[in-house]
Amino acid sequence: MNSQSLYIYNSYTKSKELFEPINPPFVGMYVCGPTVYNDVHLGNVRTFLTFDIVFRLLTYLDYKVRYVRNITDVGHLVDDADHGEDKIAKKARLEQLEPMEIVQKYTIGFHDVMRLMNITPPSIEPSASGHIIEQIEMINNIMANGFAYEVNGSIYFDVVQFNEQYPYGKLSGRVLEDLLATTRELDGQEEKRNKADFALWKKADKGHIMKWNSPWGEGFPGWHLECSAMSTKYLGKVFDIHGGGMDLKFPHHESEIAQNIGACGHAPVNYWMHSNMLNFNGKKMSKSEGNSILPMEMVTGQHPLLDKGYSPMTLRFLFLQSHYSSEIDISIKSLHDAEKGFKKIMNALSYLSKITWKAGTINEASEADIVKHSNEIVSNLCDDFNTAKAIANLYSMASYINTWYHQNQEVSEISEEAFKSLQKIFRDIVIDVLGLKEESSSDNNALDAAMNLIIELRKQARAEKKWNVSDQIRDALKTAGIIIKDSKDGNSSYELES
RNA sequence: GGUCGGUUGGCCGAGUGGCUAGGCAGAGCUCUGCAAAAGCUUGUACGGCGGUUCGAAUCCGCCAUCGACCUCCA
Repeated sequence: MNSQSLYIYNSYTKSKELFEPINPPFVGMYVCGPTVYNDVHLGNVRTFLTFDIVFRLLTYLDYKVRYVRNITDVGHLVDDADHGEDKIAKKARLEQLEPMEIVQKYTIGFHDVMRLMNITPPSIEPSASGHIIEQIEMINNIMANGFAYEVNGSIYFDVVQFNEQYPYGKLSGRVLEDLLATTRELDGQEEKRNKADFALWKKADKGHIMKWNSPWGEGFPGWHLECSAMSTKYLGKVFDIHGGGMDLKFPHHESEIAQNIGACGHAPVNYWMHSNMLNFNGKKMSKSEGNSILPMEMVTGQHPLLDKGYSPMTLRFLFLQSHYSSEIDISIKSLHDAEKGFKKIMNALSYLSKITWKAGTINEASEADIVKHSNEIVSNLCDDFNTAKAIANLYSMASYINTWYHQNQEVSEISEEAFKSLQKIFRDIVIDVLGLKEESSSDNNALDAAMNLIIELRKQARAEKKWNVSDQIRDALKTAGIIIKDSKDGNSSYELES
């Protein structure tokens, strides 16, 4: 077990706390996954990336993590709380498909994007529709404890009743009186005893295409319930970490807490984590705002905001340059910066394996600096997953690596031990924890083969000092949108102009 | 209207009561047949006004401003 202490900002207590798992080395983590009625957009990706880093770092620290991330395929309604059409069902109607065809289509799309972004799959990915029985059971428990009531085949959670025994609203900083005093009138609220109550089970209207049998007749579960039921099933009544986007704090996570307490008498989660939003033109990127960018649009550059395509790892790097709790405002400039930065780190990574250590005079200052950064990079990550600071450490290390590489690809100014440890930590952090990976300049093997031949021929021409030939090749390729890069060691590489 | 969170140098973006964040851009230099690429070096800062303190960008108050949540959203 790694001795490094991990600190997590707990949004429930609003303070940074030492992470102490209930049952080390095991860690249970639940993250709210997507509602698969539409393509996931870049903002969604940021959240899943945040928790990918959490998962990866915990694993790196030798914790055995059970990571559960659900797929919401029923119960998420389109309009106001507890009223309106189910999102999946609506899409199915519009596209004239079976609801599960919608679910399948967008689940696959979601997984494709996760793979593209090198986001590790969770240990368990349960779906709401696959856990109707567990949800019904949970409703029974909540009702037995007196925190829910039935009206016309629908079950509502009685927030006022609950609030008499347990605090409601702590996570999101809500005061029940304020919620009850809201002047806003919502449709379909007439069945509820109080405005703040929320549905655990909704009776299915005639013609509703997604419904199940229950003790209260045909219906479907409320949105918040699935996460309570599935986290309990796979992680237990109390588990370590629960994550999700900021915008889920209220009402979703607040309701989740109430449901769990309502069902079994105690709070479900020790550490709540919320990742911040991705902005576009200063506004939260969201499906309902209609200002979302799809990951594929980002990669291909097919979007009015973009000047060209940016690779998945560029995006990943861009996100990691900010702390997960800060907003990110995406722009062409920030994408461009991230592209350069990512390349710089990956270059250093590849140089690192080519450098050999040689005995020599040790420069105490360099030695100490390298050791400092090696230690700091892990402690920075363990300080509430501060990837931004960790990347700053990487840049500092890269500076040394580059210098050595350009000086005969040898290093003697630091001890062999320090060098070996640098090699390991740099690689471990970049590849395993930050999840960055090399991207080839082209996915086209035929092009690669042809270019390798051309580069070889040009190399011969250069060796024979036939500058007119070598320059002609370079210029012609440039016109064709291919840039030749000559390196110091006489080798060349190519890159597609974007 | 209520609640919460930002406001850092040309731009992006970390951050702790006193000690260089980092990146991009700019400038200088190195390498290179030339160029590009790459590498090295490097300047500029903490929204405003008060307060606490020996000392505050960092703590407190007020103001300004932006945003999030309060209704579906990661």
